[in-house]
Amino acid sequence: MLESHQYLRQFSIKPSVQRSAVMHFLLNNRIHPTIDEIYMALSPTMPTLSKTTVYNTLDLFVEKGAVRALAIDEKNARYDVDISAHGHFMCKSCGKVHDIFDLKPSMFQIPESESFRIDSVEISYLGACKSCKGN
Amino acid sequence: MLESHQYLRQFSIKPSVQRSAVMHFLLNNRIHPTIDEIYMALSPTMPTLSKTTVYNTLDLFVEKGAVRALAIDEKNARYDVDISAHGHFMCKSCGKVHDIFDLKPSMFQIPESESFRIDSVEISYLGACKSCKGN
DNA sequence: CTTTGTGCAAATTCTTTGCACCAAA
DNA sequence: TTTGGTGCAAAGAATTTGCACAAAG
Repeated sequence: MLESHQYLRQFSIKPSVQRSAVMHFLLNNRIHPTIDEIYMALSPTMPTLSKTTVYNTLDLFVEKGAVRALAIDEKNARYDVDISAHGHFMCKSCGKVHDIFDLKPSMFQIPESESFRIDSVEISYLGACKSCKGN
Repeated sequence: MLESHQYLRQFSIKPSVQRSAVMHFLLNNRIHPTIDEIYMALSPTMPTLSKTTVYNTLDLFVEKGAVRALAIDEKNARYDVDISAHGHFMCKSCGKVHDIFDLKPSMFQIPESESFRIDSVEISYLGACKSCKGN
């Protein structure tokens, strides 16, 4: 929990009990959780935690660059503490999201464009995971 | 409008007045529209059209492979009739989505994976477009 | 007729907002 | 104290569902 506290400071995020708890969860559960998954995981030990705070906290983390918001899941926003260049795979059957690390670095290069200023890239794969391969 | 009718048949989609109108709009407005944009564009000339039908129609088009659903915009689902391999750019300021055609074909290759069966790739870029470059 | 498609209204789900209270400096 | 953070309840927006009616074959 202390590490989370320190970790937040690296991104100039003022730690609070709630923020540290959310960051602690993200650092120790690399499952690209939704707001609801974070809330559900923390509320047993933090009964007064509100979902609004989880929303506020994640918005702040994204704004400060500590966390990346993923668009891969059309249903809910998902968050990733790993801000290094990598892709994601989502199983259309179970909805779980996994990291795809073995991609060529060139895939994360920003293409030249006269019309746009491109800030970030997201590489997403959809399909079925081993346990759901039927679908 | 007749072309849309024929176009649908290529994907074994039974044409109806509504389906042809939606496909006609998609073929002639390559703006990656949302459900609401499609509905708003068509309802003046088709006053009885319902948004439910637009949802049903797009679900069918996606299922039949005539249209691709984009996840780039976290707010709304967006649809693209161009099912060829290409990427997308969304301006975080105005929300418009543009095609990015000049990407290496290798970027659309499916990576090897023992854990997943990957069916599709989506390459998305975020940033600001020329007219919004302030942000 | 029989099946498939459409459209309305209500319900659900996810996210945002307004505001009062709490906590830290 | 003053500022920023939290949490509740309500509002808002996007999507889905249930069901009755219309259209097509």
